[in-house]
Amino acid sequence: MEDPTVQMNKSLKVNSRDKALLVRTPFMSALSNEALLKMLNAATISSLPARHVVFREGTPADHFYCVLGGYVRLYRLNREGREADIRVCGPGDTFAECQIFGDDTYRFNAQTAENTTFARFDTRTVRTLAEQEPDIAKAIMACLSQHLLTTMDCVANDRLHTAQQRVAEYLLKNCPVSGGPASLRLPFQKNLLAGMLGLAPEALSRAFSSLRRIGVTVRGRVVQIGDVRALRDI
Amino acid sequence: MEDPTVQMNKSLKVNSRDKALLVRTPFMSALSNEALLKMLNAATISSLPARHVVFREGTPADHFYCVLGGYVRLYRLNREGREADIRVCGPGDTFAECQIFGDDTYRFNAQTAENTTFARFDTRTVRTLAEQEPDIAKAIMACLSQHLLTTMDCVANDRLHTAQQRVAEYLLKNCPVSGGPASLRLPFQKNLLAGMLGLAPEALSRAFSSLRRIGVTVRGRVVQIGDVRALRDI
DNA sequence: CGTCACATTTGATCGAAGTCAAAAGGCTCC
DNA sequence: GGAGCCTTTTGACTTCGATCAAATGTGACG
Repeated sequence: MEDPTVQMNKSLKVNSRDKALLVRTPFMSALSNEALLKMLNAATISSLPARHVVFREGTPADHFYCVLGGYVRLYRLNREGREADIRVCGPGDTFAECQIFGDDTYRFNAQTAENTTFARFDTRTVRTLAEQEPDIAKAIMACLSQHLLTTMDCVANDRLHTAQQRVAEYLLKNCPVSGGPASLRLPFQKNLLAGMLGLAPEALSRAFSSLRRIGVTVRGRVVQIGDVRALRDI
Repeated sequence: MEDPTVQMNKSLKVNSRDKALLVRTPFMSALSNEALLKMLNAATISSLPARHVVFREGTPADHFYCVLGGYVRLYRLNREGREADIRVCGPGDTFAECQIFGDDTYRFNAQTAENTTFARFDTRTVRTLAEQEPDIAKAIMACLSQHLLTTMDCVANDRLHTAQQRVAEYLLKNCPVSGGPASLRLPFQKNLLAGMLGLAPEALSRAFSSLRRIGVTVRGRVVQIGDVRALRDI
């Protein structure tokens, strides 16, 4: 007997809720009807519980993914087994699209950070579709461009900014307002945020506590900001 | 009167030597004849002396580039004006291709590291060509994928490895042999290498001198490696 | 409402790399 | 081949963030 909480729903047809999420992602939303249908046909919806491996570095890269709900960590290991996150993908993000026209093995590990639903596309099929449908090629290029830009941002951030500044920047990017007091709820554990920012969890904690000085208080996942403008001056 | 050593050769037609270089780049070499001609038509060759700005962050992104000779630094500034390199592009590398289907302003600065020749493509024109010619779209996707992968590598490296390990890795990647003694000549100043690896020049120098311990000696641009295998164990 | 497991914070210490200043080395151009 | 300029190295010091260990907090679940 299969345990349904652990088994991937491999054969599940795209249901209406997942489909609605999928067609609204940045990757799919610009497609023409025809292209959209072809892509939906190539998609499979799966769910995995927290901390499950999606794929491993070095294995054949036959699929790429689009997150519908939850979070996936992309990371690499060093020789001693320490992990470093390269990217964290949330709802609407695609990952491993760089394998469509790139390398034929995955270059990093992917693991769910929590219970996660995603669409899976066969690389080979989409490569063919991209050659037939300029719309699909365009969507892939836009997607790749976007990721390249955010990854370059990440390099620049790591090299230019301190832990405190990176946290402030994260808060600003996810802040509903642009001035005065604000409040936001982190969509995941601090553990994951630390990884995204390239920090040890302790360093994230210390960065938050050093931001108290300028009116940032943290209780659980809720962050209160006294004055958003003050954050910008860090 | 114009000073020919400083002036961009804006109107210069693609000459045969530059053309030969250009059609051999990874970006162009997979194109069909027809697609190649269209791209060559959209290209302009320019040269700039060392330390000249190619474009600045925040300005309209109307061109992307392909380096034919020399090196271009892509970098960003922090508030205090400190620079951090995001990528260094050498012969055959394209840069700012993420602007073809991405943002409409440059997200970083580009400056020549030495006297540099490159091809310049109008973004708008190439966007149109990519929609007509599946080959061109394919080349752009391959190029974007490749860059995304190397940029992700860069993030992982910065987060996982020490200065010493990054230098060792650079030497290994550029080493002609895979075991025993080897010798290589750096294609640019150590200054630039330091930036590529996300290090201050002093840190690069110290990393090299700590590698002496395992048989790496440096004289000017020439690096002698006692045993390549020993480098791999760092 | 209490308990337990796990996440987070705090403290102490260490090591890696940045910064500033000065010495040494390499390269270019006479 | 030498002068001078610029690059690189070395030294001293500082800072930031990693690590380890222990305390505290939080949330889920009974």
